[in-house]
Amino acid sequence: MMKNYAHSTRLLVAIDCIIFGFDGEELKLLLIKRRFEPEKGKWSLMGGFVNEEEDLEVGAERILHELTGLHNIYVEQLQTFGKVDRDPVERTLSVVFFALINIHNHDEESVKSHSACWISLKQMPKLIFDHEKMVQIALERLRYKAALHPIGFELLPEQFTIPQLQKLYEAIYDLKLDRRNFSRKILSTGLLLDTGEKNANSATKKAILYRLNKEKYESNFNNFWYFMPVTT
Amino acid sequence: MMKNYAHSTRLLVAIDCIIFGFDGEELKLLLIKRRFEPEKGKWSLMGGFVNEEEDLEVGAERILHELTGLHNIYVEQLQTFGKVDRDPVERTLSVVFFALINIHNHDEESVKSHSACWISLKQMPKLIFDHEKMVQIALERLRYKAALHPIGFELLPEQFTIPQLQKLYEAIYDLKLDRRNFSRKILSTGLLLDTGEKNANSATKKAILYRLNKEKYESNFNNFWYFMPVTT
DNA sequence: CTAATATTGTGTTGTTTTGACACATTTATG
DNA sequence: CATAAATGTGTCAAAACAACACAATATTAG
Repeated sequence: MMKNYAHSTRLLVAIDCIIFGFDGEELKLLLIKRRFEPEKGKWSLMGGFVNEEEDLEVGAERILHELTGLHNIYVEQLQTFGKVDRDPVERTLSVVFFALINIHNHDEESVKSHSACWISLKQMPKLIFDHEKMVQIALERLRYKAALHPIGFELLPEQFTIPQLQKLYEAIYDLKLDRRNFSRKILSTGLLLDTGEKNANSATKKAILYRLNKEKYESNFNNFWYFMPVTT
Repeated sequence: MMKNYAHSTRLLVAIDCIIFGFDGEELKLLLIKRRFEPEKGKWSLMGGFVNEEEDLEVGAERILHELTGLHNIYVEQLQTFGKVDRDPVERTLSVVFFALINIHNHDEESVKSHSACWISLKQMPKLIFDHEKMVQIALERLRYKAALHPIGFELLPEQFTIPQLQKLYEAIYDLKLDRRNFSRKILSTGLLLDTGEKNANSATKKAILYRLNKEKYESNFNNFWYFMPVTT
């Protein structure tokens, strides 16, 4: 048995971030064009190495802020990818986080300066290394969580309508939902507060604008809600 | 921006394993007495460093096998703990896995030789570093998953009775369930196959022994089942 | 000004699922 | 053979759900 840590191998550790956004129609990812070798110029997740004196969550925050200009966004650790040969240069672990942001909130300048783009999940290009696998697992996690917890609101503006929320869920799960049943289910959670206002940008009947009941959202976040129809 | 990896810090990376077992009454953890400094002699999770040419999952398997003598057990990556000061000797990341095993299957010799012990969750001693936090999060994950997926069977013998399964769920969630409703719910999943045999070690009416419908278990594992009563 | 069209809000209905509860059966024990 | 403890199964009312219909609102075309 080892007596101290002297003989153990030290490894490179990266942080990669999967950033989801929703434009009202489609679920999108914020991807960058990699700017150093190897795989320079290829599509990639935003990432960076863990700093010596920095907690993992802080590192994720730093990387997310660097690209989006945002603070205090929804971030969750996904999992760590550690296949020996996942990076051809040198073995590198990647601690992967996924974030949900309001697609209209990001800082255009930072995004431009990183040659980053919002790309629809359905038109995702080839990504470097194992980043596609990361995205796949993140999507599974998003689908999993959004079915049980009111996580979807993180992708919407402060004020939103029920039809918008429904479109979001339909985008996440790539299916159609019954308008009436969805509305009933969402309203029954008590998570929506009527703002009294209506959605101005509508060519037909203007939908009621709601905002999140933050108190209830936070105190009941870890409860199970059943937002999606159960398919057994 | 960095052009290669040369200037980035390399970190020590450990793997720690949370091993759950069930003795028919209580949920237990397999813990070891640490055999090197720092914190020598203190209670700890089983762990080790990641080998240079070893995938993370393989490392977890290796560590689990070293302690229990078992292969092919249920293992899942929990998350990575990376607080800068979590290890006083040197910054060490820990990729944490949790495992579910049949408590009667482990190799007594290996367990003894590691000064390991099955300890009830309710009598858990102080653990080194952030291992208590890891256990707490693993328990949350277990509770989460077991409410939605038929993960509990991993903790039981090949053949089991419905009352045994119920006791397991009651131990996981630390609550009492209605016998009749539980039975109805479990049987309605179609996951249980009647073996035709009955439980011999019973002082009263002998319960029917079931075994898992492996086919259905595997093909439907990622479906949602709702094993636990919903408390909103 | 009105009809047509698109979208939103709300109600109904029959079926299924759930939670609370009761009773009969099995088996070791005295 | 009566008792005690545990197991298997049944009932019933309330709640939740999926499927569906209709009325209200707003824009646009004529």
